Amino acid sequence: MTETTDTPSVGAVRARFCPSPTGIPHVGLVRAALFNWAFARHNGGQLVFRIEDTDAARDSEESYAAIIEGLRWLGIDWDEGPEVGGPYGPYRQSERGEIYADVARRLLEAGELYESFSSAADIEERRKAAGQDPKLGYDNADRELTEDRKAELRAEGREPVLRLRMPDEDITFTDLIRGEVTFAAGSVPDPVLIRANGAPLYPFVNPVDDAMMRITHILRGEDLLPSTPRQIALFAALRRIGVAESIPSYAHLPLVRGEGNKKLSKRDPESNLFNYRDRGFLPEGMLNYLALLGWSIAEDRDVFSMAEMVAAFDISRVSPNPARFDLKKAEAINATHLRALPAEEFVRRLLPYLVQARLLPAEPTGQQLELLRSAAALVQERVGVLAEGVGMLRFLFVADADFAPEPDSAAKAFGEGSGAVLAASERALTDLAEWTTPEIERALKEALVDGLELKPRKAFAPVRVAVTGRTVSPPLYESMELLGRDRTLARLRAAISG
RNA sequence: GGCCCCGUCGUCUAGCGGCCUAGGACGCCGCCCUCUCAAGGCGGUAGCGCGGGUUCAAAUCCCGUCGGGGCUACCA
Repeated sequence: MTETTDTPSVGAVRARFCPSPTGIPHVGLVRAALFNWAFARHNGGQLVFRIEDTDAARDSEESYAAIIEGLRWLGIDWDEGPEVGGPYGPYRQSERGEIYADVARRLLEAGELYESFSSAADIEERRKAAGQDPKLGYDNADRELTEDRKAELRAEGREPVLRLRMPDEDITFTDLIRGEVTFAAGSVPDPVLIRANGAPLYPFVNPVDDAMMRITHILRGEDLLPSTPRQIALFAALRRIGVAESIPSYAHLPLVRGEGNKKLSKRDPESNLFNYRDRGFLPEGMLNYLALLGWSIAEDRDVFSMAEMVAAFDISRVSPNPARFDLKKAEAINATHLRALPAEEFVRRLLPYLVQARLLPAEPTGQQLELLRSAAALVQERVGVLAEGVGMLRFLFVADADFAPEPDSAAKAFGEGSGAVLAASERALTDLAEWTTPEIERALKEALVDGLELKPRKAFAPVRVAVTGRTVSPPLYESMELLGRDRTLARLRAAISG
């Protein structure tokens, strides 16, 4: 590669990620962050992180903190923004009020913005009177109000909002993912940019900040595509008053869908990033799967690292089709990353989940860690998320008094003839000379398969559930060895009498 | 309703005029491995929405149609 990567030059790529802190981090949001990040890194540019908190009624500090936490967990870093600073700050819109007021005033003076007194009710009334669908919205009726008329309206106690005067020509732009898109002149009504009380709205602050922060590429969700013409019109106006240098390039990312065909909703638990973290997704697994929602690294490959993604990411190769979030596949991708972890690293990642489940103390003893290391090796190959590992190892770390087979598993494994199987197992193991995996295996097979002439399937299911509490567990003999003779026998007896 | 976007296996995708009797992955099904549940290995199932063009040749280009989705706030 010959592009500059460490010397940002004039014209270097500047992408941005600008969530509004109104809830828990959402997977669609994270996917947008990831694509912007990969785009910026691939091109040796900068990623700007900005907080769009202009709606005091809905924004919260909790949400702000959660977004930062989510990005940090995933390892998505930013070059400018909250907690990092940068030359174009502040990066929280709630701290940029004076900037907006100044730009709005200049735009108004230049005639790009105008005062509009129409209320929503006025507009609806006029549409209906003209026999039109009120859904058409504002009719640009206030564009040419005379000063006398404005004075009259003010005298009635009305206060004007500021609207952007949309151009009278078609607006065409080239979307990096979708190609040329055109909106006909007159199809977008003049948008409200500033409320009567002076509060700037999203359609205003978003392009103003992009212009002032010298953003060159806007990668955002397809749901925002219809707002592009008014943004481009605003950029043009900002350029005329000297605030914007140029109009950025746009790329509209395909939507992430949930169950059914609808856009994944913020209220859907499936969309909550922390649900995935809590179930034991690895950041690298989560990111890898999210990257697959609209992008692919190669024809015959779908597991890759973020370094590989950065090296290969080409925005023009992002698919325009909406993508459904598929939990099964996400887990399968995560499982691959989990298995690829060095054994020690797997233990390190698993430990917090065991602590969270109160199976281990925050500071485990050397002995507990030793046991964990041995046990972790047995489950690393058989789990898709770390929470499954917790479920599989619970039998080993749980206090004996709290141990009980899971009801579903017990229902499946305990029944006709299981008492005899458990009793025979208990007998065979009680006086075993050496408590080792091979000896346990030998003794059990002798007693159950040879002795009781049972099919292995039949023979081992009750033993497995009695000892580990579940039908799906780490390998049985190894599990018994780790659990120890006394605890194993106690569980067999408990199952016999239970 | 209006505007805009999208349309390849159930799902995510590869495909950018001939390499396609359409490739990969997840799922599903089967087999193997194992006198243990899983995991793993191997194999199978399944798709270019439809109709017209353009072309020697179309999943690939064009038009139409149908279907899906998004937006349509003084929220972001």
